[in-house]
Amino acid sequence: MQHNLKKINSELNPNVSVDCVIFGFDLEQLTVLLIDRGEISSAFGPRLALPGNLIYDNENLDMAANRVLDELTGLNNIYLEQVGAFGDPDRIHKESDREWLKSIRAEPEARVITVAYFTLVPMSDYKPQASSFAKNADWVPLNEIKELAFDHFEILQSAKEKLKQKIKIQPIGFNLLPEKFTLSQLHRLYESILDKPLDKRNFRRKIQKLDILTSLREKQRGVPHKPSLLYQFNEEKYQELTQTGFDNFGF
Amino acid sequence: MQHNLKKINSELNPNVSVDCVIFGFDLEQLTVLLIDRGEISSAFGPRLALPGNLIYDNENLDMAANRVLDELTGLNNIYLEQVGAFGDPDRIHKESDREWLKSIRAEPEARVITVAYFTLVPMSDYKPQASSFAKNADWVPLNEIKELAFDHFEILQSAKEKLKQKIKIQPIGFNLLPEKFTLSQLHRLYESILDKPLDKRNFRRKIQKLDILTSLREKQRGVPHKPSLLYQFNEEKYQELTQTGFDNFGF
DNA sequence: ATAGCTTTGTGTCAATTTTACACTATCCAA
DNA sequence: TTGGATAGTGTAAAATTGACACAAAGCTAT
Repeated sequence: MQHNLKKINSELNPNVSVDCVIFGFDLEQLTVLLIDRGEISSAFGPRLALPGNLIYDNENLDMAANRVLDELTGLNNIYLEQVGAFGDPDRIHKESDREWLKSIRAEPEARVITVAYFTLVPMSDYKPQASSFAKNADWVPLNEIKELAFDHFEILQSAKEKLKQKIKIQPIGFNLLPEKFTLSQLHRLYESILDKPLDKRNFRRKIQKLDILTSLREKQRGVPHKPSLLYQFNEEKYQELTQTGFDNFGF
Repeated sequence: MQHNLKKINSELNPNVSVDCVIFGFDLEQLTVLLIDRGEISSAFGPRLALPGNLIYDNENLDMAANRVLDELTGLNNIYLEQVGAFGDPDRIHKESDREWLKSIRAEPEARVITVAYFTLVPMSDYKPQASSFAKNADWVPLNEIKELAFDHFEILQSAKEKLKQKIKIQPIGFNLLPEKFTLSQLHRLYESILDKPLDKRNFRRKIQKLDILTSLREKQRGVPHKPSLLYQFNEEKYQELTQTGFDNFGF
């Protein structure tokens, strides 16, 4: 309702939009939540696009990004970080793009600056097929994405790079995992993000030395092999650690 | 003239501006090039502001940032990096801000998103007092800045942080020094940016091991103490180094 | 029940990097 | 010539990194 008030009291700004790169992790590889713009647009260009929308004149950029995320997935209070602003005057160059813009009430000829955010959500928290929201959204493995609408592919690359950098400074990866996870899952996650193999034993040693994980006395169940111990991210220990000025979470 | 054509053929976009955090280094500390908005605004709030301007509808964001920098300092082909987009709807809240906006032909009531960039320029390359451009611009030591117009102080903090992070990945610091510099100057520069003391011997050892400096056979002149050897940044060696995937320039 | 499959979990050693630390050399100015 | 200021240099201990292989645990199929 607060939501509705906003929309009633405020106008869409025709010049500024927000796009979200919503990363997920299927325990094997990184994925991104993309919008399928449907058959019509496919005749002209890529069907897939990042979720995004114009901003309202009375909301700040972070709010707008949260709103887009919420409207699409129903999720809020999710880790969210700005990637940057993108705005080539000629970024809208395909007929399909214009059609699409009309559908979100944007002026196709207007020059639009978009501010991109990336967010990390546990894939288990959002199953598109089960959602009553946009049924045309779905998780797509990162390495299957070859093109996107507008300049979204470029934005995606930027977001990946930002994520790569950021994870060396702050252990945000946990946002992509279920609350309880195994060290192997965390290991695979870091390999996916950093896009390079990491020695298993060295990875474990290093992450454990950080002392920001709580080892649960609980084991994985239903796996056809030796079950792994489960761990949880320990927010308190992490806070203690950062208060010493520590900021090296790199691998 | 290319310049003029742009202005004639294109409109200012009333919703999007670009602000530049122009860092300098006086061989002792970091400085920032700020605009003095004059007596009028001082009655209402901070006189000092980041240089910035609205963008034209036909230029991309990077071009706009370069233009702002060029218009103010006459410098171009300068290292420039995006900090991010800033856009609280209420960022313009002072009477002085409105006056100022009118003076740059912006609509005081409009909601303006600003995209911030930071750039590193050798202070010696631009002396405000000698410039025929904006005489109301001047270098201000970073630690003397307590407040700025609009949300510029927040932008400045962000830019500092980005610079701090970036310098750990890419040795961009050289952009702040004259072509020939001493290791002590480089040392002080790193301490200023990272905002922490670095051991002299360890710093020298590490930076020399990178092998991206050319040691000149030339000494400092006119200093009242033992003159230092001068060095130059070696672009070729740096390129070789990065081509191996190396990206750890941290201290 | 057993054998085979799959993934977990673990230790060591060498090489490298980091940290802490103090004195002599050189030039200028008085 | 002396005093003041900064440049320039090495070493040893501690911590971190990187490379590397095999036994243990549970599931499945026979």
